[in-house]
Amino acid sequence: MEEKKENSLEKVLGHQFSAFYKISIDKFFQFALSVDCVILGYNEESLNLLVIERGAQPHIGKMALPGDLVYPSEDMDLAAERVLNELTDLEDVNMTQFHSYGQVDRHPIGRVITVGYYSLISVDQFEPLASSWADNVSWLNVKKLPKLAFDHNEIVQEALRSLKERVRLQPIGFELLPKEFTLGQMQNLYETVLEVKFDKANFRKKILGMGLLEETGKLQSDVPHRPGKLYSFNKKAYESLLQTGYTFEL
Amino acid sequence: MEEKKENSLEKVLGHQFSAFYKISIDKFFQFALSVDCVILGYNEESLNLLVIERGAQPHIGKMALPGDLVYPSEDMDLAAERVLNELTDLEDVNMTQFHSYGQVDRHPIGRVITVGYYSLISVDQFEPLASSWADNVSWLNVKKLPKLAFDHNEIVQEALRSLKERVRLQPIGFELLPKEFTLGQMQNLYETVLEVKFDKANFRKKILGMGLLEETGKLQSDVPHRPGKLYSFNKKAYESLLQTGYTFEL
DNA sequence: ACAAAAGTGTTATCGCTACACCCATGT
DNA sequence: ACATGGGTGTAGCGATAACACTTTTGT
Repeated sequence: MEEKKENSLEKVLGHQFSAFYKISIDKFFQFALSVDCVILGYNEESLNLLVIERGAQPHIGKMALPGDLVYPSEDMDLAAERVLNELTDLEDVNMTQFHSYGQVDRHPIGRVITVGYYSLISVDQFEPLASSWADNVSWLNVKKLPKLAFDHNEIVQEALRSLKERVRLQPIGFELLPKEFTLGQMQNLYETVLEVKFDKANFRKKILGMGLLEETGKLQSDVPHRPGKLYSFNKKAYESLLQTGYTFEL
Repeated sequence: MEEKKENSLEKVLGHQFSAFYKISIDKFFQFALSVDCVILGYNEESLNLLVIERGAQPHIGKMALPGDLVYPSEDMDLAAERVLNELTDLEDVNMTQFHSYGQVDRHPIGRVITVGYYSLISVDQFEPLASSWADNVSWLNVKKLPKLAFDHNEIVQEALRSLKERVRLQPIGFELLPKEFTLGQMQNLYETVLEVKFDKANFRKKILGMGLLEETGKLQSDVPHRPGKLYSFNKKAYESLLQTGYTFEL
């Protein structure tokens, strides 16, 4: 069986090492695969990261990204969605793969490759679910993260970098905002994510000039200042702009 | 042993599945990891992909990306460099990870996750090496690729998309050009990679305005038109620009 | 009255586009 | 002479930055 597998390796892969070094094919099938999810939520003030508290060694008690091992018969994109679904009951959240981490010693139990995904959700849509492996779920301001388990700090930083790049080209801000929002909220979101300041007047002109927002006719209420108009994202307009070759830019 | 390993899984990972479903930890360590390298070279006319011809099943005779399985004790970034070194004798080539592919049925021999890397090299620096698993190495114009082995077409397309994004923010064009080059060559490169056309005068003003190029004082020779000035990339100037927070933009 | 954020208009400047034009070389 | 790409100047347009100002709410 061992021998047969090795032969088929040679036939199938045609790689040199098998024929020359007579290393068993099984030696190469020793990896485990996991997904780690950088779930970001925005709450009017700050960008926040969803973390769980680890209840086991190693790194017991530390905060960690929600993640799990991938089953050998499971697609990794689906595994990432599964992790999110076990935590939140959100459906159809877009999980974006951004980087993979394969350092030899990153996990004590063996060689575990992890694939990083991020997703953006509105905090007001978030409804945590009971999950036996995630007793303590919390949001942490990404600007004030403690030391997380494993190499999760590094993973988060890379996700944020990747997010910033993407924000400039796609109107993903909408995924982080409630269905109806004011331009002030939107500006605040962009300023938070990109870590810059915009001039109010100019920001409004630019955003409204894109024609991607619809007035809902409603106004904010219960705010200690002049209430702002509530807008919603016009997805149809965005898609037709994409057709005609358009790039969203800030 | 089996039992012991399972216990340690519970302690170490603290994940639910082990405790509840009593699935052996070994079930999760069945993955193999490979790297596939999208090596791009530019030759004055077109952007080209380095491919090898497969000498074994499956996909025998088809062109494929150079790639290999990663050893269980090998870092995957280093594995990617190893693949390139076995092919070319180039040193210090920057390999950039861009995406990972983990579809369950993507490889007939088992669950093989592959991590895609790309690198950019000047064709004039390229010196192919003898490699028993890569008998036939060739450059193919990326605009005229045949059907490649496995999911390699998809991988190449993603690499090119990723490259385009990066080109706009970093002056990676220099990695693809000879040490000394004319502005015309540079413009041609950018037009090829980004698949756009630039106005000559404006391109020059923009590029020269960045202060990243140095005149070498030399001129082109043996060209059937007015010889162009040869420039070289001023890496120091680029690095000090990075320090002061600058973004290269086209 | 005041704070605080919504919302608008103006101006000056910068960058980019488009286009026209000249230059040097090989055939 | 001509084709080919190198190399430069400029006029006009449009986007953007900077800033001042008015409006509407809650306290």
